[in-house]
Amino acid sequence: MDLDAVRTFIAAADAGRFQEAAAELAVTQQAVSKRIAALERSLGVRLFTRTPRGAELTIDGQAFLPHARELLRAAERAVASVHTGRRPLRVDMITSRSAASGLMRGFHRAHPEIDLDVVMLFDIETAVAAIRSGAIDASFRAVAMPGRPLPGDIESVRVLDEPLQLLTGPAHALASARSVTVAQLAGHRIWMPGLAPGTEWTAYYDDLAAEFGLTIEATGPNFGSDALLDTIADTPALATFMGGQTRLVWPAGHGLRRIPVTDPTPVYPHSLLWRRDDPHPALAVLRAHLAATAAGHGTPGTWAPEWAIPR
Amino acid sequence: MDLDAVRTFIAAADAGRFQEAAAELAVTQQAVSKRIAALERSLGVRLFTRTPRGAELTIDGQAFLPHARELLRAAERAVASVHTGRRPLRVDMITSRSAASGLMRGFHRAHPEIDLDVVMLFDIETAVAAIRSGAIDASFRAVAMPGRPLPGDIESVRVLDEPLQLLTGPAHALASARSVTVAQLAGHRIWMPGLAPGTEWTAYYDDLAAEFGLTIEATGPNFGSDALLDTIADTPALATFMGGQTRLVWPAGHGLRRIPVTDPTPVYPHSLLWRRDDPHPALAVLRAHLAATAAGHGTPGTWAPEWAIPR
DNA sequence: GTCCGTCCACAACCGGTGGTTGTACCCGTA
DNA sequence: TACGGGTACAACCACCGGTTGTGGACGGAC
Repeated sequence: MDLDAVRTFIAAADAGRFQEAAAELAVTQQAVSKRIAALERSLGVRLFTRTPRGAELTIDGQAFLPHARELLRAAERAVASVHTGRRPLRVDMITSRSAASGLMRGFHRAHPEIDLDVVMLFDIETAVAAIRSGAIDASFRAVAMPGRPLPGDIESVRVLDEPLQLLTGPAHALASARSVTVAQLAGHRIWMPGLAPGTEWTAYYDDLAAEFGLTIEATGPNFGSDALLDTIADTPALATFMGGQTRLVWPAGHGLRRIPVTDPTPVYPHSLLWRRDDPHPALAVLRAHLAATAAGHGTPGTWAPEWAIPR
Repeated sequence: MDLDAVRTFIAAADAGRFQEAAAELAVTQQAVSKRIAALERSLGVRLFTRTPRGAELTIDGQAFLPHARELLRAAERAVASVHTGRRPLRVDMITSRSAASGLMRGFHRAHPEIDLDVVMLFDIETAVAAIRSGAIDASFRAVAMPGRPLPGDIESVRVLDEPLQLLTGPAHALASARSVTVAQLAGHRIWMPGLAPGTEWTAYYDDLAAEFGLTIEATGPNFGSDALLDTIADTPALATFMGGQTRLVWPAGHGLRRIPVTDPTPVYPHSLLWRRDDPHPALAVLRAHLAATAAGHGTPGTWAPEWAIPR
């Protein structure tokens, strides 16, 4: 399937004659004939009935036409996604399973006309550099970890606190608890592979562990969340933390338990970061949307690190 | 933009290494390197950062990835649309402005998971041949015109009567009427270019004209509905018929008037036709949907040709 | 009926794209 | 420091896809 052939097909279908399509595309009639013959060969069906007065679509050709147009539109959108001017709004978040993902879904529902691209950068340092360079327009991150104050041209607002939950297998000692207090977690092994030194999310869990005397292990290679959940499900002595708004896509039968944590509830403080002079028109819309719908931070009974910006 | 390059990009992004992608695609690593370099050149951005341990996506690469996947999905759907087995349900209708279009929109809303393709064939004869050959799965047509009884393997059910309206320009004698009776139309010139002899829709208008003594002219070449509407708007002596459910997309200011016709209201009888042994699973769903939502035919005060199948 | 105009397909030719093999370079690790 | 795994660059070559030239089919004008 060659996109040039598809383009040629559309031009010929619209024109009704190969010659006219050839003129539009600035090639010879023979080239159009060859392209369409090649397309027909690759599809295995005849798209036009050739007549001495032009070429008209077969039934298959008629059915194919809207799909061909959609294909070219998709190609155009793909190109636009990396085009510097007027590209989709590009937003970074820590992981697709974070609450920021839900916020962006809500934003998309409210403004389906705004094209979005979501990327996942490594840490706050990378994100800030990307925002300053214009590579991305906004980022959902926890700020500002010690030693990494935000530069003056970066603005931020805390938009959502995501409560953490404990995730255990069915044989874990706390598996049947309706909820657990932070104090109860002391002494239990909490496993979070992939915590990388120097990142803001590791700083968060370090602070959490230090504040309440928890044992958070980052040992072992990170084979991805599937492998993590698999191990958690099978290992009675292990548990892990997970964002309370994560929608787990997990086959039933593994018996994974999600247990709210209280006294206080640790929350992950998501802030929206953006560059003050980013000209992207959709950025203001996103900020207004989040300002209108933001809720649930600074709630009593929750805990976030000292360094999390207050509002 | 080469789809092979896009496929290669996705494979490399998923694998994280060009070599592995090359193995998957059964080409050499050098070929993958060249394809991606060409894609990057054509897009004008770098998609991967090459490291001695593989290649990882840049921010642009991350943003491009979902669009690339969508592009391939679109290509797949396009191919499937002409693939004999498991292609979308293919439905014929007389014109995209007919009431059948509204029925299909409603069906699509009710069953968005069912892929649809709409084609417009010439007349009932072509449609029946296409149904029997399996080229299409169903057709909205007026049946059964004299001399063209439906073959035994074709079933049909009348699904919707579409009331006709009169369309006039602002200077037409009937332009300010809230409604007109059929009797009032006698003596006025009704222009319907494109009426082709031997088709079921021409048979319909012939019957209509004969029954009520109307003057329906089919003279002149058919330059499309835009040209028709343009002429109607500017010519006080001309009017035309139009399906009462047509949503006209017409710039304001032309002053076109749509006037209901009464005593009786001529209705165009749309029946659904299909082949009894068509195995397409979505065909049964469509029939059930239409049976559940069908309404408005056989209403008193309406007129349809004698030959229109009763229910 | 015949000629002409229009339109598409086929043949021959040719240049450039895109594959291959071979090689250089880079970097983490033993 | 050698080694292994990764990517890029160079040279070569086949074939894809363009061009020009030509033939055939059909409709309309005379």
